[in-house]
Amino acid sequence: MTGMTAAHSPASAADRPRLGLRERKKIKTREAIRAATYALVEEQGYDATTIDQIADRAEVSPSTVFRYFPTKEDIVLTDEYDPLLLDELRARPADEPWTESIRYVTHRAVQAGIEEDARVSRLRSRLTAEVPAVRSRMMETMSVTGRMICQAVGERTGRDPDSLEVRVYAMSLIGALMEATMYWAEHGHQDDYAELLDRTLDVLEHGLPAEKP
Amino acid sequence: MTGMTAAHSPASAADRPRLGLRERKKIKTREAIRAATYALVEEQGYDATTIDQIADRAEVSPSTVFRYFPTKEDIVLTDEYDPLLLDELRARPADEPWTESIRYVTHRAVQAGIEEDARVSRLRSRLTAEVPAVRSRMMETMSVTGRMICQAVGERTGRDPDSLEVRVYAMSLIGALMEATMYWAEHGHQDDYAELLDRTLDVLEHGLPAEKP
DNA sequence: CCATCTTTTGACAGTTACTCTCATTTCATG
DNA sequence: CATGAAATGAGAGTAACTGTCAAAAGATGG
Repeated sequence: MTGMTAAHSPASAADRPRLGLRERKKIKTREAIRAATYALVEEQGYDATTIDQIADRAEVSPSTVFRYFPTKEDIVLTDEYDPLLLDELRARPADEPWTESIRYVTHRAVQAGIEEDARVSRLRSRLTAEVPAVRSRMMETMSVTGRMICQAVGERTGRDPDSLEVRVYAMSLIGALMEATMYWAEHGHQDDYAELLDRTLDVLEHGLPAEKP
Repeated sequence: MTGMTAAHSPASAADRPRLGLRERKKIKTREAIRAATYALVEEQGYDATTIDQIADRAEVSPSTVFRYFPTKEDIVLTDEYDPLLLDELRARPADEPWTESIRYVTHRAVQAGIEEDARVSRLRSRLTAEVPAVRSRMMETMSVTGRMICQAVGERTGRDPDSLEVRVYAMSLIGALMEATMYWAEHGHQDDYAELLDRTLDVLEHGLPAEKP
C-alpha cells in the first residue's frame, strides 16, 4: 500500500524450523535475487541493470528470476503487507470515524516499512518517482489495494463496494498517497513522512486549505 | 485528460491549404497508423496486434511507426487536447468557485471527445480498463495533466503549485477521473458519462454521500 | 539406505517491443 | 533543374519476457 515494505517475510523466527529444506531454499533464493537487484540498481541505476546481471549476481539462472518475479519492476516493488493492513483496517472499532481508521492504518504501514529497512524504503520511493516503469507498476499494485479498501468501506458502512462513489473515493485516496510518496522522494526524503501523510489526508478530508501566511 | 480525444487534429480545414506536401503527408501517415491500429485491435485484440502488422496495414515500415509513436500504447492513447483544456481552465472567471471550473472543463473534455468519434472514445476507455499496459500509460499522461492542473491552481489561488497540498489535490482528482472512466467501461458504457462525472466530482467535494435508500 | 515420485532448476529457442545507424528516397528552394 | 534538408526503409542489435524439456535436488515410503 505504501511501497515501503521490506524484502523478507514478516513472520520469520517462529516458522523457520517448521519449514522443509525446499521452502527455506526458496526464501533464500528470493532474498538473493532482491539483494542482487538492490545492489546493482544502486551501483548502475535501474535501466542499466539487466535480468542477466541480476541472475549472475544472485547465482541463479535468468529463468529462475522470472519464476520468482513476473516483471523486473516487481523485484523492487513487491509488497506483502497489504493483506495484513486490510485486517488491521477491519479490526478498527466500528464507531471510529472512517477517516481516522485510514489515518491510523496508513501510518502503521509507513512505520512498519521504515522500521524494517529504511534504506530499501527510500530506494523504492526514489525509483517510484524516477523510473516510469516502476511508477506504473506501483500504481497498478496500489489500485489492487484500492479495491480492497472498497471492500472494507463496504463492510464498515454497508455501502456497495462496487458503486462508483466508493470506488472513486478509494482511487482518489490511492492517487493522493502516491503523490505524497513522490513528493517525499523528490525532496530527498528530508520531510517527515508521517507529517506528509497527515497533510495529505487533511487535503482529502477538507479540500485545499486556506493560503499560507 | 479524459482519454477520449480523437485521432485527427482539432483544427483541420483552416490550415489545410497552408501546409506543404510534407506536412500533409505526415498527418496522413499518422492517421493511417492509428486507423490501422484501431482496426486490428478490434479484430484481434490489443496484445495480439503487433507493430509489424500495424506497419503492414498502414503501408509504412515498422521504423516509421516508432518514429511517429514512442510506444504501442501511445498509438491508441495520445491525446492532443490537454493544452486546450488548460487554456479553457485559465479562461474561466476568476471568481468562479474552483470546483465549478473543474466541473465545467471536464465536462467539456468528455463532450469534445465523444462528439469527435464515439466509437474511438469507447475503444480507448475499454482498453484502458482491460489492458494493463494501456492503463499504465494512460495514468502517466494523466499525471502530466495533473501537473498542469497544479499550475492552474497556483495561478488562480496564489498557492505554490509545487506544494504538497496542491499536488495531492491534483493527483486525487486524476485518480478519481481515472476510476470513473474505468467504471464506465466496465459497465459496457451504459451509463451517461456526464452523470458519472458529476457524481465523481461530488465525492471529491463532499466525501462519500450518506447511504442509499 | 535406497528407490521412486515430485518439485525446482537451468539451458535454450523464440517472440516482441523498441533503439540505432546508414543509405535511399522524397520534398523544398533558389 | 540542381542542391540541400527532411523523411523513409532496411537491417542489425538489445532486453524483457514466454514456453519447453531434460537434468538435478528435495520429499517420501519401504
